[in-house]
Amino acid sequence: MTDIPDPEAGNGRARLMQKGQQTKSAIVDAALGLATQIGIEGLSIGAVAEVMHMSKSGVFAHFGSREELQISVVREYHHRFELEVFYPAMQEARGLPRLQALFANWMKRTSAEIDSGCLYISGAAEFDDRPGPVSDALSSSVKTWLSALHRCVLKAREAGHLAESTDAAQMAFELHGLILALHYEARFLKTDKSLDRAQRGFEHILLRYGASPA
Amino acid sequence: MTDIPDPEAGNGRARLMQKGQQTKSAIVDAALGLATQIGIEGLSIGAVAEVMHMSKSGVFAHFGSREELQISVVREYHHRFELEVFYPAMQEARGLPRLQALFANWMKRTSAEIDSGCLYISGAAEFDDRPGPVSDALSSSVKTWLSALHRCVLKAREAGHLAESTDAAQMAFELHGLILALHYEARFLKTDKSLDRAQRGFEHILLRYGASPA
DNA sequence: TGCAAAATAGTACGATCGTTCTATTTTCAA
DNA sequence: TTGAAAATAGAACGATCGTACTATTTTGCA
Repeated sequence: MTDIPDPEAGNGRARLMQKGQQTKSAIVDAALGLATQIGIEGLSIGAVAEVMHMSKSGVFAHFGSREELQISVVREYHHRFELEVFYPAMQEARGLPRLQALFANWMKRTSAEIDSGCLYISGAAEFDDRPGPVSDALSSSVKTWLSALHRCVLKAREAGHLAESTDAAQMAFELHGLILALHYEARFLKTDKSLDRAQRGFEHILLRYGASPA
Repeated sequence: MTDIPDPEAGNGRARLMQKGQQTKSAIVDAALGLATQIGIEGLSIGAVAEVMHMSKSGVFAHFGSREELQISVVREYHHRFELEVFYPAMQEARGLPRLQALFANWMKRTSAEIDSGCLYISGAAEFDDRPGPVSDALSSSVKTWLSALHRCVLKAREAGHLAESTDAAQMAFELHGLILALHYEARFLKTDKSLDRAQRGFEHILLRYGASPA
């Protein structure tokens, strides 16, 4: 995946991070933790400052605006998602194995987020009619991920692991639905066995699209 | 469905509504309109008052707290959902036709809400780790609806319209996922053709569970 | 080691929030 | 039509918010 430029990337990591950068990273860390609980919109500089044992203005100075802090949080989330879900799956053989790994990692992360909250899902609800830079950062991050998923389905079909008639976008849509239902029912409704439901839903979808054991 | 007690119900509708009740209804109406756009948590008494051309205290007096206003909004949403989705489907023949009507109405409402927002979805994200009376009202309303859906699947199986092996809860989970994906991709990502995707996903699920044309 | 620059703290401002209290107006039945 | 009750308004409260400005401390290279 990648996309979403990282302003800190490639600027001579040979030299250690300056103090300011270290603090900034720590702030983004803390802010991300808060944001997954109370939402990106709920993020307040005061709350972050308290967690960090810093003054409001000390935190503020690193970002220049609350909006910039929010965007940094979205970027950090994107980065972690990539690290946990995408890259590990790329180690698997192209085609069905990779698709299975992708979905398994996605499900695993979503389960872990039943306690902490998923920014891509809560953020969508918060920003779905509140346009602006934060909404843009969020939606472009999600789109990057979904199109990576879409590409993976395409490759699996090309590899002959899925039926030739497979509509990749349709299949990706149905997979997305399973994750959303898992998150909704497990996190909000506290329904147990949701993870099982998502897993079985995945198997049903594989069957429908004629998955052949790779 | 029903559940969720309506305090205003059955108290002699023969007599016309008093002025106060009329105003209260109008306030809830306006508040619901606001809540679907900016969220239940985002609801502020000041904003509602402005829409109503009333003073803050005038609005406040009807509810006694912001929380009570939020709960009234959830109840009103529940009521409308029932009216639009549930009751019309009950006119269809029990079994598969009713299930199809239920899902069709649900999809139709969700599509309409691509502009206005769905309280059950945005609310879940807002309250998924913020326990309290509002969260309780919301989740009990959602649970009422989902269990009505579940019952409908059961009946369809009993009627022989679905395979005997059908796991009703599993099927309901997958249907829920389609609606969530429809809402997410159409409303937040502005993906077109999402309605088609949901419709085709529904047909796929029917096939899997061995739907026989009723 | 010293000194400019970077990082952080402190304070204050205007806005908005939910809520309380008190006044005023409107409603509706006797 | 009158008068008590209901409905609404208005002003003020303490709290929290993002941000601007100024002062102080800390950092890290020359």
